Amino acid sequence: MTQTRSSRRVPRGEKRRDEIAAVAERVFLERGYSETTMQHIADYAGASKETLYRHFGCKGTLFSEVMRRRSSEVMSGEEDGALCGSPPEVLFSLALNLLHLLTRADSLRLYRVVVAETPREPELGRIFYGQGPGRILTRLTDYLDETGKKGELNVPNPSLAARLFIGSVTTFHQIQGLAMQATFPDAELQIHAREAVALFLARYGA
Amino acid sequence: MTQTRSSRRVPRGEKRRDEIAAVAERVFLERGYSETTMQHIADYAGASKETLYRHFGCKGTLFSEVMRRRSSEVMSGEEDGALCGSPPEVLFSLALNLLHLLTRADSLRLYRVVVAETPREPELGRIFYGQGPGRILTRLTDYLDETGKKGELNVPNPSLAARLFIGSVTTFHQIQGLAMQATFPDAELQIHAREAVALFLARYGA
DNA sequence: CGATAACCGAACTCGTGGGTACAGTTAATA
DNA sequence: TATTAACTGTACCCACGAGTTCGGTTATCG
Repeated sequence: MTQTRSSRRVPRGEKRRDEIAAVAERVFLERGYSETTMQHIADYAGASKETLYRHFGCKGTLFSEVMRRRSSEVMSGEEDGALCGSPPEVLFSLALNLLHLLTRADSLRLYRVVVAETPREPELGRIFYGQGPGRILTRLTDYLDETGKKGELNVPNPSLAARLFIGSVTTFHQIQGLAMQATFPDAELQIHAREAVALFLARYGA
Repeated sequence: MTQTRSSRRVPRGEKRRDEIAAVAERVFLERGYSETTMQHIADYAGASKETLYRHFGCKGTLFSEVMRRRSSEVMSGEEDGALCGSPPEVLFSLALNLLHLLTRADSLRLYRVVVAETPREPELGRIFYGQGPGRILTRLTDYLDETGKKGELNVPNPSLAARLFIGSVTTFHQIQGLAMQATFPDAELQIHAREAVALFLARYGA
């Protein structure tokens, strides 16, 4: 009857490390870097501070590792297959996926933390950009380039066109999510996506 | 010879208050809320902590007041006259002004702080949005609406069109500024602005 | 000139959080 | 089942920052 804690087998080694990292990710995303204490993470994970420090050395390292990994998975799941299909279909589906992705609460939280902590941790910003916006930009640029060469679109400057499209899709919902904690009904996202595609095709359609 | 300090007449009352607020604004923008200490502000202002607390009560109040005022002046100077002129001119000039505004270091700093501190201070986000992006959106929407009625443009949904335009102009430069500390030559901003206008007019031109 | 209220500097309290130490417990492995 | 390394919990150290206090200085106003 010495079962003080919640009768749970506590794993060792890498498994424990991963559990703690997962908890730390959640807490950092919810409260930001400086509002998160190591004790808080330890409590949530049912761990002791000593274990945190044995695995990660210090708070900054834990934060970096965890946010870095998360930044590398911004797009996980969504939008992984290569862009293919007719331009209207591809663009609409990309637009809708983007809107869904970046109005999700945890995406906004990640963006918030990255923006806030990049001055203290410049590499974090670069990783996030490369894995998130940068990757999408590259893929869309490639798609526009190829499609242009096939004559299905008329896009003199694919990279510029891609930036304009992605911007037109995402900006306002993101700003409103960040600054006003706004949420959006799916119908509105669909209308927005549809019109963004129409705008794009009005100039770059073949 | 008791002239320890830098032989400067230190004003009293409101003037001193304003000096301190100005210093606090700079420091908060540079270091964020939690990385800024009251002592640091006091040192920069050549003031004592007691004076800070007499004028502002506590750190949170000082931060709120100073960031709130700053948020209300996001657009000061730029873009204050009513939008008027032919659509291509108005749109191009708006686009260029926006790009200049939000690639400026202090604009990025303000945005960064607002995004970071909005969870702790929701009103800050609302004020910023209302005085910054929201105001621009409203003004452009009104302009598009009027111009549409005059038959110079064909804009069924002015608010949506305005969001698409502003987004296409701003997004990527802002993200790159925030996450990569990138800077941009003026020529690039001009090209971007020009193409954003062309894109818009391809769909909404009369 | 005074008088006085605002100011400064410095020393203080107090809570908190990063990080460490240690004694007891438990999962893993042979 | 015996051994051991990894774990937990607690108590601890130390630095630092918010906010206060106070004696001395100085701008301001009559």
